[in-house]
Amino acid sequence: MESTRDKIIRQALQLFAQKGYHAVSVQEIARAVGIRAPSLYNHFASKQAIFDAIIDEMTETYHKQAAQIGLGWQSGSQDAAVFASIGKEQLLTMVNGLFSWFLHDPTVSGLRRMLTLSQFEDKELGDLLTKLYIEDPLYYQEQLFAAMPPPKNGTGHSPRTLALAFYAPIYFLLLRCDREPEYEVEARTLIAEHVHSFSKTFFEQVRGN
Amino acid sequence: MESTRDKIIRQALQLFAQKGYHAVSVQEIARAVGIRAPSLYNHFASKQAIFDAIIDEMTETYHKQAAQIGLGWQSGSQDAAVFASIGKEQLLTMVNGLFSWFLHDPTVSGLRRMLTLSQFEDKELGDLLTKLYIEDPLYYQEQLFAAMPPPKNGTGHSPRTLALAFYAPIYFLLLRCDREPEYEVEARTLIAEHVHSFSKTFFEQVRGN
DNA sequence: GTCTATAAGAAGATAGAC
DNA sequence: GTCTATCTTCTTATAGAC
Repeated sequence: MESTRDKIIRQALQLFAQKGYHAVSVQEIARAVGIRAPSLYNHFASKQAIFDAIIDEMTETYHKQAAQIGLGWQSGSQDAAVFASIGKEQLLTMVNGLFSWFLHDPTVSGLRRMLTLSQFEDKELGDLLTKLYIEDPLYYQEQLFAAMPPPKNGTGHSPRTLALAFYAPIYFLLLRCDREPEYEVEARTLIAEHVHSFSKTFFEQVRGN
Repeated sequence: MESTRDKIIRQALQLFAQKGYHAVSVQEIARAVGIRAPSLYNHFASKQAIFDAIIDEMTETYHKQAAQIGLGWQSGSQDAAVFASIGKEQLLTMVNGLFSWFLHDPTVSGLRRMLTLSQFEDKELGDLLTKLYIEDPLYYQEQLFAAMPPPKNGTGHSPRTLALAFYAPIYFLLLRCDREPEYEVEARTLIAEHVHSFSKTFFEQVRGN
């Protein structure tokens, strides 16, 4: 059974992710959990301690999940062989899967929203947001592209530029879905077109078709 | 000379944009302006009224500035002729100019940050963020691409997909610069590569080079 | 581990003198 | 139009009974 502590973490995450730290009172968290405000202090020393625990635990959970999916954020070059021979359909399926995970998983989505709302107030949290959702994925994809044979048509796109061109539109659509859930349908269509277009433009050129 | 009212708007914008509505007290705004908290109420009925006035006035200012720059957000098709004959260097210069405006103009940047911090709490503000910084620019660029001759190599990229592929990486880098000002140097390099790469891949194909 | 009672302070906002 | 003084409510947090 879920411990009270975990229930606090879960409910507070949801509240912080929607309204931001300062707009949420400890009473509100307590009510969502089903206890009185003072009882929270049997589990956490302060409101800030709840926030910090969420950041720490959700970051850890995020990394665990990423590892389980098979995303070695740090070692994209090892996966390059897989990608070099991947088909367009498989690529789209994979992107759609990752998009769902980013958008709908309570941990990944909640953490991203919390960090988004705190990014300008606390530089550390802003840096964490950049690392988890920008730098790590971008670096991973950069390594994938770097490990592929150079394009044969002489356009000479750098791996980082390719990674940016591939990932940015997907992340862009994700951010819109974050605040407009009903947009997901349209986003899925655009992702499919984007992956198709990118694949055709760069992948097939790389392989010399 | 700047009126007290305008000074309140200006200082409150800066505070709200950095810490969010709930983290800023009226006393804090008053101190930044150089008056006592109760004096604020001679200019605005409530703290919320200050926030609302900022949103309204900054949105108006943003639109005025956009019109002045020559961005008819609503009528991109008229500008298509200009873009059809634009050079790569001119395009990059224009993108860099718009990037600077988005990133450094107190109105445009402050409004974007305020909306970012309120996007999940208030759906109207989230929608405004989407409209001003996502939908309008995207639609403008979509019209530009739509008014161009169709690609001759049969890739058949839709105008919306092209607009997404062009704009998303730029916006993506902008968001990172928002929380990491020192990243701007790197961002400028990547923008140049992106525009170069995009231009080469799509523009020159479109014109049959 | 949860409760009630309560402290101690900060918040948004108003009244009225100047 | 700004000030001091004040009100009311809400906030985080603690004390101590059960």
